Amino acid sequence: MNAEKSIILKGIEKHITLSEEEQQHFLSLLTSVKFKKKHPVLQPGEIAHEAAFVIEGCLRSYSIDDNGFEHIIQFAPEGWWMTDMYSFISQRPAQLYIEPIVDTEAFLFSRKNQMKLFDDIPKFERYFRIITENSLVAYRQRVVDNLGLNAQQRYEQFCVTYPTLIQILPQKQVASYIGVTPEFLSKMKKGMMRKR
Amino acid sequence: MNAEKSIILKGIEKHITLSEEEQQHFLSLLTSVKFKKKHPVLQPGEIAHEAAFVIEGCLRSYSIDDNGFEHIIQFAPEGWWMTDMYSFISQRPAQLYIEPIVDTEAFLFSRKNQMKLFDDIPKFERYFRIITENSLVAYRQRVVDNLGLNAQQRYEQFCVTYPTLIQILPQKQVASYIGVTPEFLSKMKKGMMRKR
DNA sequence: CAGAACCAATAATGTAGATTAAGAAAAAGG
DNA sequence: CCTTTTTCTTAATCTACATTATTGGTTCTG
Repeated sequence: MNAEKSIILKGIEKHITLSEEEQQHFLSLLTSVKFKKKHPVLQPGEIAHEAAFVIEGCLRSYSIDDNGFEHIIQFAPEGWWMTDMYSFISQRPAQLYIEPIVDTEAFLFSRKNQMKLFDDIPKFERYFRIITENSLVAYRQRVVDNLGLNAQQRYEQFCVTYPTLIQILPQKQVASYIGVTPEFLSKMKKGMMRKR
Repeated sequence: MNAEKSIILKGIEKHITLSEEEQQHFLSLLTSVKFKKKHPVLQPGEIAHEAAFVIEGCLRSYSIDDNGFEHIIQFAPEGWWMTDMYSFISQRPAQLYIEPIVDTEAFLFSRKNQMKLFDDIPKFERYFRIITENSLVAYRQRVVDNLGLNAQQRYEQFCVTYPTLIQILPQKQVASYIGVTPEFLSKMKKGMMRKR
């Protein structure tokens, strides 16, 4: 079995145990894709027929507000799932953009296949329940942070939560995620330097 | 069967079909409780052994920031589940306060019983997967709104999303949910009046 | 039903973070 | 390798919303 496929199975087997056939059945439902940096994966209005599991590279989802500003909602580096969850579960038009921030390799898994898989191998219902629970907790934490922390604290929080992403991302994308302008993030970092 | 129990079963049967025995088995895992207005249901540091399903009344969850300000994370009126999801799934110390905003009647459902139920009647895994998916989408929308809308727009959004809550809640709690001070919400509303 | 606690409105003043602008540095891409 | 594009920094100015303070109205609760 090739390395890409073992990455996704390893994640699943943290939560449920699968037989060899079950593994193969699941893998047969995935399609392998490569996305070119900045070439749109999904746009508002389209339907998210699939969720993507990132093997290599990194995706981001974002919204654009009335004034044309981007707000990054989620990053998905290797080993993470990414989709417009609203569109994926309702099969109605998406609200988010999804885009690779570098050339990215992923598996696509369609909602249709997911539904079929739940009927064929009910154990998978547990796996997706668990990762959905975890994802919900992450979003909740984001709400708590957005309401209760100032920009400086949100930046520090981001650094401890995503230490690897900080290395990779252009600063303006960190700014977009924590909800400040790139100019202000730059200013904050200068201020932090002075203090040590 | 009494009315309270049928409320919760009705919600479940929107997503899965249960036999009479399965219904009874599930109901046997619930305990009925009454909470007095403003008497704490859960506090940070405690463990959320249970999730609550509201039969009558309304719960709210909130955090308190470094400066002592409350930020409301969720309301749970009749027919909604409420817990500190982080604590409930990890069985580690909670981060949120949970409190009734009026005298409230609820069913408690323990994580332990939930785990057992998933093994006994796997169909329930699906029900909880689905409501977790929906809840995740609601939190995500909140993140999108917090990042992309100004205070006025967040207030209008709240009014269309929770038309019934607006009637019931003291204004300062709406302010706490949308992330502004009560003073500023009052000012915004005056501004809105003048325009029509 | 009276005192206490809570809640809404208004207004003056303060500030975290946005906006605008411009130049320097870095990265992408052909 | 050179050109173009993107990203980062700095600084002056601006504004959405916070803070503080006061008053009057509600609604708990003993």
